[in-house]
Amino acid sequence: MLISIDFNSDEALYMQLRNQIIVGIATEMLKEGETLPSVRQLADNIGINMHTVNKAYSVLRQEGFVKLDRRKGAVISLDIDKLKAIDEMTKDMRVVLAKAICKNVSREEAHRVIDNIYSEYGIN
Amino acid sequence: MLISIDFNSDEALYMQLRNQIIVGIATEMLKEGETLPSVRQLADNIGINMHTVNKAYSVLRQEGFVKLDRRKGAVISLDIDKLKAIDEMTKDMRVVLAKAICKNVSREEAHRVIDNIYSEYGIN
DNA sequence: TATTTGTTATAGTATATGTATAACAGAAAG
DNA sequence: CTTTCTGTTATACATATACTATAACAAATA
Repeated sequence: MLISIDFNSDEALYMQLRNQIIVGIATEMLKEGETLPSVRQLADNIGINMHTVNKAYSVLRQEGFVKLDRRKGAVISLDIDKLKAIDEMTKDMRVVLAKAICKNVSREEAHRVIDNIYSEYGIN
Repeated sequence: MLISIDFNSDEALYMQLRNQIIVGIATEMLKEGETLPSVRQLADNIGINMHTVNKAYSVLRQEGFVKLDRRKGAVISLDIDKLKAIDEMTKDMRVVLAKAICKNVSREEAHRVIDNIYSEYGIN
């Protein structure tokens, strides 16, 4: 999978990495059981430090997206807890939607944004 | 408006403040033209430093939620640019939805979350 | 045996966050 | 005019986070 890092972004490198891997899983460019590059390999590839990649992987493990195996490396392995997922999603969305509502974005327009992103990710 | 700060949160104080004010505007507890407490007043009230409140207000101004007036203080004043708002919302939602999709949250379930939050904010 | 894996430890630099004082100019109220 | 309130700016300090740089370890693999 192609990973592109923006060194001028205000977003932390390990978060950019985490986010791109999550999007990769959502779009099925990364599938259950597949392995990610080793921390050293990916760090070298991108041109950042090993520990930064390691932190991204650790976060992904903590959030239930991968399992870390001393033999195979980081393996995509989804720990599905739908109620928890919807709960987190709701929390994440409260501020995002509040921002939008202040700017007169309607419920229907919000739905359309959802649909566009699901389509963008190749679902339905 | 009631503001509650969690000093143990990993979220920056000024961001907690910003977010609560945005939710306040969305729920119409804060209405266009109303003034927020002065930086010193609110800082004293919450028990944090003046500069932290000032930073929150500066961010809110930068994002088009308030105007700062040397006479009146911080006045709720919405700078509406809907296309920009929807664009930002889309960006904010990409990772949120990717996370959800990985956990098997369907498009319909995402719609339901949107509806719940809009209702929670007293819209429709 | 040599290499690769994640993991851990230590140490340094840079940036972000929050606090503490202080001072300024503009506006309002006495 | 003086006092008080506003946002604004400046400086300085402490702490936490982010990122890098080396180094070493045990387990697994080739």
